[in-house]
Amino acid sequence: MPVPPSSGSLPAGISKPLDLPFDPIERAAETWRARFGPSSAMAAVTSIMRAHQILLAQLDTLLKPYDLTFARYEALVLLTFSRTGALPLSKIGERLMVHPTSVTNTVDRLERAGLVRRMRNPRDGRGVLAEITPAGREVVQRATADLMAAKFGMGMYQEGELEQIFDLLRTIRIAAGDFRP
Amino acid sequence: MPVPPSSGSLPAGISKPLDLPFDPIERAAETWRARFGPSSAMAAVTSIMRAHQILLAQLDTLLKPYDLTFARYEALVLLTFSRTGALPLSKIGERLMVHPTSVTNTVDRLERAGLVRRMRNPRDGRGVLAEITPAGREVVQRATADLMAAKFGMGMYQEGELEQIFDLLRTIRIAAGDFRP
DNA sequence: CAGATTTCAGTTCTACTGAGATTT
DNA sequence: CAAATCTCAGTACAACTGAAATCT
Repeated sequence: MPVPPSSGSLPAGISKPLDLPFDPIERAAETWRARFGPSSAMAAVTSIMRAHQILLAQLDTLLKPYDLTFARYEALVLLTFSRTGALPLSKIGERLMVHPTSVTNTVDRLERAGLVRRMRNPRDGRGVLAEITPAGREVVQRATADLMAAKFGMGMYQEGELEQIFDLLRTIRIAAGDFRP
Repeated sequence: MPVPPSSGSLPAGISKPLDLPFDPIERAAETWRARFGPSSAMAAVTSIMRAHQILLAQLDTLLKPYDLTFARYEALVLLTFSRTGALPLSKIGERLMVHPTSVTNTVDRLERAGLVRRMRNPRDGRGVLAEITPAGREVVQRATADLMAAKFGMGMYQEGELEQIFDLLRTIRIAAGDFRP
């Protein structure tokens, strides 16, 4: 199995390093500009796509020992953040911005693993609550410790850069209608 | 069907706007800080994940009329960028950073649509070339025109901001071993 | 009853593993 | 022959559509 390069902060499981002698996105952007025109939007989008791919691979690798994906981890964290440890599936989908059927699937997996349990919503018979179990809380705690130790795969950034990334990307989230600024 | 908010630059097909009265990631980050500690890495990662989701939904919607996904579109563009319009599948996977079996699948789909054709590599009998067809070139041209008109879904950003995003995310690509800076 | 919530069945897509065929 | 290249079979995952069941 190919091993990542010297970048010591990276866990295994990365798509495999290319180690090209040039930046493939930058080169594509140059060709793009000569051929089609302005390429900064294309370069930014491609960078976001690639950063997502890198991060997801790292996070999923970190979470694999807990039999969690990042999506399932996020759902668990959301539950620990609620006062009662329980939320309607609809609310989970809303906050995590995932499709209702994906929530059903995520909760299915968490329930089968004993990290969550389904309850009828006492305040709305149509609804179902997902409630985190003690086992779920323990898994979140341990997984979170691992993620924080790995700095969420962002250890190569300074504090100020992390804030810049957050600030810059808030613009597209607002434009997509995620929230009112 | 719910319709996106007033954000006129957004094509249909978006996950559906929440229009929350607060920034969900910012709120999660506040809770996170109180509970676990520093949250800027988590906020940045979550922002990248969400930006990716928004962009992919927009781009795939734009490309659907051409029966293309963004992955297939990228492969086609890469072929138009090569001198001869043909590349070994291995090279495609390397440049686009996708798994060999994914390249096989992508080329399968493009070939079935008549946008690409497979040829034996005359210079290496082990290899296979994917060569873009005239139909493929025409589809790329039209799809690209649509993407550029939509500014790749990044129309809410200034030129300088796009460059900032690119610059900031180059750091993680370098750390992942994508290329030598 | 119209609308909300959840589930189910089924499709598409990408990523990956493991194995095999072919060629260098 | 060892290594590279590609394909195939099969799995896992997330996103989605469309339809149905349940409840307000």
